[in-house]
Amino acid sequence: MEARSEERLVVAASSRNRRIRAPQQKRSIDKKEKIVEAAYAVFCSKGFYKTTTVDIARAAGVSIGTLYAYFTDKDDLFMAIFERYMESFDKGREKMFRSANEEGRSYREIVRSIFVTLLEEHEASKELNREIDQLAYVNPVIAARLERQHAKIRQAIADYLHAHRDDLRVTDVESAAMVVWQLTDSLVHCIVFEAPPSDRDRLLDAGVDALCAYLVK
Amino acid sequence: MEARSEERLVVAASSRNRRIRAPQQKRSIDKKEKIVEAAYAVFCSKGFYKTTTVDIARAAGVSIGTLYAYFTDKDDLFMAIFERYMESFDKGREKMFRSANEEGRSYREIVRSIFVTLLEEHEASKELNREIDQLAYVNPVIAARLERQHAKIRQAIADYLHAHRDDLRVTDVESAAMVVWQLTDSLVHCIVFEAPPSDRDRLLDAGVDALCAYLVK
Amino acid sequence: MEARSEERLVVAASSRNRRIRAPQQKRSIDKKEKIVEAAYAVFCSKGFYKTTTVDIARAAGVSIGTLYAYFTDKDDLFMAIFERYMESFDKGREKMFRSANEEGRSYREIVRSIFVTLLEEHEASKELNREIDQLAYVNPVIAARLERQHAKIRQAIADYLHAHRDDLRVTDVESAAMVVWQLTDSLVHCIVFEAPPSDRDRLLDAGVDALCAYLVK
Amino acid sequence: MEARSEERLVVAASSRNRRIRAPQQKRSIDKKEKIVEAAYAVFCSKGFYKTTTVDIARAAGVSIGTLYAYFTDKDDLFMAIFERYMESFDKGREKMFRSANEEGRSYREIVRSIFVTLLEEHEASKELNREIDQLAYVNPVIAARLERQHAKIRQAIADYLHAHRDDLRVTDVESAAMVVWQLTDSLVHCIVFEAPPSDRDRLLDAGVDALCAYLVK
DNA sequence: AATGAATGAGAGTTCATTCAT
DNA sequence: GATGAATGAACTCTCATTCAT
Repeated sequence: MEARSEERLVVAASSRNRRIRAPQQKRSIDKKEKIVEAAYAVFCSKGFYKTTTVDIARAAGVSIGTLYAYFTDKDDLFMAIFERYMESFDKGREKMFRSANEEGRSYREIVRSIFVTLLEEHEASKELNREIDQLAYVNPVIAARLERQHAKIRQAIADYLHAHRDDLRVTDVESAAMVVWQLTDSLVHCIVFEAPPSDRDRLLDAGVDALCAYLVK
Repeated sequence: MEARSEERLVVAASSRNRRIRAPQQKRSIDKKEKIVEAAYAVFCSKGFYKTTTVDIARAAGVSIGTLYAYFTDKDDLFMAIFERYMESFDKGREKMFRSANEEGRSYREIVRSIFVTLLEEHEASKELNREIDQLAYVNPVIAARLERQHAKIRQAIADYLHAHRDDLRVTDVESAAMVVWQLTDSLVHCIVFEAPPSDRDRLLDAGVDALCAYLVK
Repeated sequence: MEARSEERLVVAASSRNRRIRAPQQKRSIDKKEKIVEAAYAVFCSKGFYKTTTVDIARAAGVSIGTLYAYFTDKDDLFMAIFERYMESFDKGREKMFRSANEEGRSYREIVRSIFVTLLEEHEASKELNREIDQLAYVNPVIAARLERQHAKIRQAIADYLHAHRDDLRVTDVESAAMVVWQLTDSLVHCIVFEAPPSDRDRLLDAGVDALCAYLVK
Repeated sequence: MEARSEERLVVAASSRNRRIRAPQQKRSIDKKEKIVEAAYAVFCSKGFYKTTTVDIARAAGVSIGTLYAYFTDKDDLFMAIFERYMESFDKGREKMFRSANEEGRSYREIVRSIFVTLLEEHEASKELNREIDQLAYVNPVIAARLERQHAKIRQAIADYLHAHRDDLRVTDVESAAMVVWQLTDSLVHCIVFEAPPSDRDRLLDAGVDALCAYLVK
């Protein structure tokens, strides 16, 4: 007697029916972009759950109808932002490791430049991180993508450590890679979010010190 | 990049989470009853799609919250009405055939009493029929239940015709059963819905005439 | 028909300031035609409420803008189809009765040919019927037009019965006409929609038997 | 925290006319305790926003009515948990530093024991951390309390480093304290949440190595 | 004339909170 | 004190219709 979802009178077909606008022309692309940007801002400032789709539409200066023309739903919109964030992160990471492998730089310089790169990266996406962390908890797709990301980073660090193992003190490169990454990431995080700007350079120095002391012979 | 339903951030779990009130005490039963009754009335007068859940709640004198405490969704509510209708119909059918098999009644009397029973039945649920017919079209559960119902009726008629085959003219009892049922049902329908009350008895007589002429030797 | 304005259908386009195109040139006529055809197909396959205007435009291969250039609204479009259906039905009916009055055909042949004609008619517009029935319920214009249609049919049958009253058993021709029409219509309906194709001929025979037994002396 | 009123948390119960029960008798204390425990569990497993107050009441085996007798609202309930978590954390911290100051332990032993203590701490409240982090973002009270907590930890570490500055390499004790804390915390976090259990000890070793290399002369 | 992006009212549904029993 | 049925504001999403291009 109880209607389970399979038997619904109003079949879910309608949701398959809706076409999502695939923006081809410049104006459309701008609009989708505008929505993503607004969503980004609002998600960051209020968090996923406290953000309403109407909030986003309003912030983007479009109607909710338009929002739903470009995105299937709130999740889809968040995933678009997440995906974009991941991609920019991927690029940043690659750039970082490329520059780390350039000749003639001292370990100290390399470590420092990595810190600085990450700082900039973080500065740009501050709040989104927390949101993503949080949602990863509830959403396996996000969790998986995030884990892949982290694995790549750790791998790249491990590779680097392995390649330079003659100069370095560490033996268990995988664990060392984890330590390096965690220290870097968390320190950057705290510099960006918590520390007063005046402490910035001192913290940076301390981080560089710690890593060099740990790694370099 | 496009979030399909599997990957939704807001997992459908919430819908499994909601508990539907199973009314045990008298007051609750009354309330559920009140909602069903109101829903019945509104569905009948406006049709399924034009009826809003708020309409129903208002008609029942409860809040939508209460409505959704007793029914998972609009469909569920309709199905409850449908089920109840089907059951009352089942009972009516059984009564009808029981009385048809009583001794000492002429075929004419029997046919007439069947018409009258159905008329009363229909009178009570008029509009719901159309709605059900319509939704059956889109909802397989309804369609199946309806077909089962019709099959039973046809079977019962066929059995009757077979048992009295010596008195009757028909040979293909199955097809005859269909003809009998269709004629009865549609005529009843038209008496209830279309014909002016003044024509009622004449139409009834004509229907009885037709069936007797067709069936009885 | 639409939630926001029940009076819409009655108010008609004139009260709005949008101009509805009255197609004069061939290309325009074709376009309007194409839309009607597509709408017919989609309404039939999904039902009125589950059909969106965009669905129709897509099926017709035109933009919704164009659709709304030819029709004031969704209702208007449905009414166009309904009107066309009614007209084709009118023609069918006339043809039917013309052929019924041809010389030298047995009653049995006539009755049978009526069944067959109706069967073909129905086969062609299956689903639309249900839709119309349903909407008639909520839309007085449709209801009235439908009733006029039925009245004409009953009248034509009654006339025929009256003209041949010497050969026939029936006295109350009006009621008999109703019985004839209801039986024919409902049986055709059930042959088209419910019965397995294998039963078709048997059902047809049974229907013809029933009518002949009822009518012919 | 709740969409309708961001100021809610600050305004507090006093501004409402509902009386919040201050449990004095044992049975009441048990009941409040039971609710807090259940809330803790449910918040951890579903996150704040996806947890409903009814979920909590159900999990606690009390009615929502009772829940609202002890807590002004959902936020209040979360704050109770948060507060308790902070307190247990405070205690843990104190214990940790007390044991760090015991005589006759090598730095390595001390660092290791700190890691282990934190690990246990975290293990016990895994998910709550994320939730708190997240909510801190939107809720200034939480943010402030958290910051105070962190400040204390950093201060304690800094004090320790200062007291042992003759044995240690670091000069900027404040920054060093931050580095120590961040590395410890994030590594613990990752051991608890992300790393496969098999890597646990290796990661721990690496962390201890890093800190010793950084700190100890 | 034709297009289709944009609109926004309105539908279904959830859940924090209240209050009669 | 305790209960849990009842409330309704607020949320997500749809679709008939318009109008700038």
